[in-house]
Amino acid sequence: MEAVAVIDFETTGLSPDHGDRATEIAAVLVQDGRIVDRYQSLMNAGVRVPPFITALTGITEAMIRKAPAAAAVMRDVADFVGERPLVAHNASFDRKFWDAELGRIRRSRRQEFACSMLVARRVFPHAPSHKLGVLVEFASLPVAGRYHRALADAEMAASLLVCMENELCRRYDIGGVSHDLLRGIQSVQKGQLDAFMHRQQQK
DNA sequence: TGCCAGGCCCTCTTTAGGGCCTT
Repeated sequence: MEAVAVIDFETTGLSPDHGDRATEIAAVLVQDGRIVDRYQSLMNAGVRVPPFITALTGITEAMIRKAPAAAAVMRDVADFVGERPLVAHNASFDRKFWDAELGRIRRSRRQEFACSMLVARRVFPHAPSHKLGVLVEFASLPVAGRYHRALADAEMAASLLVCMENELCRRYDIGGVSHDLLRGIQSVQKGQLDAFMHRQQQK
């Protein structure tokens, strides 16, 4: 199975279009059902960290001031990820910041994102919710560290991804799950996963 | 001055509105 990069950002808010910036990034490479490499760094974008964000993440302004410049971190993590397909939990959020922070160093994304939250809605439709922490508990996955820190969240999203791939292989008797199949699953209408997977098996 | 996300999903939908999820 192809290697994918599962990423997670911590940021100062919800929208790069309103001045929010990344404060931390992590990326883990997943291949053959396990994490084979990790990258994590705080990053200094020269912005203030709102108290609410410090309470949520534990990331303080003092920590950010000592961190490497955001541009250097983005160059490093983009090189680390390369052109591997990307995965994130609620990928629309991480995609916005990935594209915005890359744009600041005049680089652009070439690969697609898949979203572990949208896939989880199809694979585990009866989970109490599809927040990362709830899914980790629902699927009895290990808690990798403090929630809302980039590496812990990226590792738990990676564990969730592997868990869902195993579940799909078991449920539908398939040998593996490609990034393209994940993107297909996340676009399937509610209640239509069985029909979609049976069509895939016949191809 | 005060306000400000947004993409996607779901449904009692599509001429719309509300909820989820990320920080």
